Amino acid sequence: MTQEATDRQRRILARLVTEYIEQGEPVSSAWLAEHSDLGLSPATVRNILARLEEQGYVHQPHTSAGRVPTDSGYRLYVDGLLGSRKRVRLLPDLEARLRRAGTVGDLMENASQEISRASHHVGFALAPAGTAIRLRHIDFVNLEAGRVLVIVVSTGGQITHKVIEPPAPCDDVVLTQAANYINAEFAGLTLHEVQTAIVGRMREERLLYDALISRALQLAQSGLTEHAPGDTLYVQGASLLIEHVAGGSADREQTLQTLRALFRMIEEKHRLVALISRYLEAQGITVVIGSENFVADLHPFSVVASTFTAADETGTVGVIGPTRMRYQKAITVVDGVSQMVSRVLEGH
Amino acid sequence: MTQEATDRQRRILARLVTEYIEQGEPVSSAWLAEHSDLGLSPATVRNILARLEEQGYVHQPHTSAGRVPTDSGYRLYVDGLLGSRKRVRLLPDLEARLRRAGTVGDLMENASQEISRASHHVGFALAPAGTAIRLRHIDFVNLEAGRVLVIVVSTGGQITHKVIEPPAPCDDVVLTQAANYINAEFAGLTLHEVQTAIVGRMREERLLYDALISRALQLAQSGLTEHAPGDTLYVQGASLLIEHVAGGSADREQTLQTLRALFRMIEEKHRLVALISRYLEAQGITVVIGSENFVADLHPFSVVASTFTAADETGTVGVIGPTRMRYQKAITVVDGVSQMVSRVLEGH
DNA sequence: TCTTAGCACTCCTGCCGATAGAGTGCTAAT
DNA sequence: ATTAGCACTCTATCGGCAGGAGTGCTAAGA
Repeated sequence: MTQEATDRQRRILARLVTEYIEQGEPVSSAWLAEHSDLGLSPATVRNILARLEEQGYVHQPHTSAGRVPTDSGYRLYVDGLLGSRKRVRLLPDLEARLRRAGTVGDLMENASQEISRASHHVGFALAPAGTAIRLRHIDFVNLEAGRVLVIVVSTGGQITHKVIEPPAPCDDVVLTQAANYINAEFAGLTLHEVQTAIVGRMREERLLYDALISRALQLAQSGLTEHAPGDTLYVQGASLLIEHVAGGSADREQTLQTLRALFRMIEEKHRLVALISRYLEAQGITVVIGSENFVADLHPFSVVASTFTAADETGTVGVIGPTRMRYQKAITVVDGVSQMVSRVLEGH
Repeated sequence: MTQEATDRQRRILARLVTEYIEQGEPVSSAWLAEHSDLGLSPATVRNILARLEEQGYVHQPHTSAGRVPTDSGYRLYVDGLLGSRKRVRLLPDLEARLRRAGTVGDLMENASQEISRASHHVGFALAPAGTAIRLRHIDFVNLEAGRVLVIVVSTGGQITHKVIEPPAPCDDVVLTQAANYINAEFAGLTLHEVQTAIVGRMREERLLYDALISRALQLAQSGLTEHAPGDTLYVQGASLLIEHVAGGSADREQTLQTLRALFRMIEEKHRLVALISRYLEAQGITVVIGSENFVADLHPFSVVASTFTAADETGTVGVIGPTRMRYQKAITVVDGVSQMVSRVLEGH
């Protein structure tokens, strides 16, 4: 930890990590000597491994076993990956699939599904806080008992709706005219901008003499607040973790407890949301490894997350997997999906 | 199977089943002799058990183990329960909690959660199918690239939407007029009725000369197909199954495979929906035990489901648990929640 | 000083056999 | 028809033992 890791140490560690990720079993000095292209003997590798162990990067389950990376070991490895990150190639068919989503919710669901499929772990997606949508079209529909249905279509083609209860009932003609007014005046702005614009207009007293405009502004005002699909978390692929975690540990009781903790967490989404929200502050890709997680239940797992922005708001997509996950792949996938989601939301 | 089970056999079996459900371990003749109030010796009980085994109701894991119920054994036991079902006591606080739900979706989510909490297994709820929805209002909104958003509002205030791709692009005026036409002509009919009416009108050749009407009919036709909001399934409590299944089987690999199959099923909800829809045909409570399930992945599990009706539509709530579940409790809970959901839906 | 061959050591894993215990099926007596 | 007694079978557990994997250390070589 304290000492600096030499280049050779890093290379050995990287090889060890990739192999352990692949096979899931402790890696021996002999294997490393053979497969690292440094031309070293097992004995030398053993010396290096002893050093790495002193520094806390690797660990051996018992005296006569090979080495396994510690969380710090993964950290060093992942930092190396992040430093030399290659440009992500965006898959056109994936983009088409995402673009087919009807609502922001669908989009998030597809994104998390996609991440899960590609990474073979748990994918998640958290929509932008809610104002990250540009208004294409608003629509008011009369329901019974004076209630009004507000439908908002975004430039990306996503739909949200909400039922409001205006102070006084409106007839259909008024609603149509109000919608036309709002559409003509505010289309193309983000919901947040629309709201501030509305507040601004409401201040202009002369406009309030026009009953229609006043009505329209009122309706839009109450219709646009809390138009947030943002606090719903979309999680996909939990079943995939079962076999993966199973392969890792030999202790059955431990395994099941771990699994249960994770599934519980996935079910009580608000806990997970609170956790994931922390990643929103970071720009770009965040990798949290094992015990770096704030929540103890997640200590056996790693999280790779990426924020994306759309209309000045940020959301998150990512993957949760065992610490022994393919970070390279995960980072690529999460980064790619994140960028695509952003583009789809922006409406190109 | 072929022979009729005597009353004494049934009582022994019932005792055996309840004990096995409670403890999860094979039940011995000695235990049954002591705890069944028939005043029999272990030897006699052994004879009875031998008979039950011939008939396929119980099974012994190995020569010197106690007996375990088979699926047929559970079946006989459960049929006994269903025959003498007692009136369910409705809990007022539960009803209040359910009534707090804002939408049908929320209600279903609460119901499944409630079932899961009370039964300690997986709770599910399937909203009424929605084919009986009546059209209040239809709306067409132009999206980019010639695609059109169709929004359908039901008389109950429920909203569904769908994106279609008409053969030729339509401008906003056409869409508005088309919507007005459909609304004027068909409001108040069920979606199904609307569709047949449309087909009827399309046959009347003179109408086809009117380009607008023809357009409107086309749009509505493609917009209304597959407009079923009822196919979302709400599932809660999957994490609870982990420890339960774990306790049952000793074979770790088997256990994990079983779990994985179930979780996968829960994630691919459409499969589960297809399965659960079959219960809709049955009135009241359905109990499906182990291998009675049509889908092999569910063979290690039992399902207790109850249909409920509201406004002539039927939905389902239920629980999925190991075959070794507390049927008595499950039946009571499912029945109770089912009735409450019905009342809440009707009461609105 | 760094590397490496050789070797002793540690620890895991799988296997064998013996033992204790649980629960049954059968038989003969009531 | 019931039941006490008994032999039998199968499981679960434990200790010991051999095989193997991989290491740490030491001493020799570059």
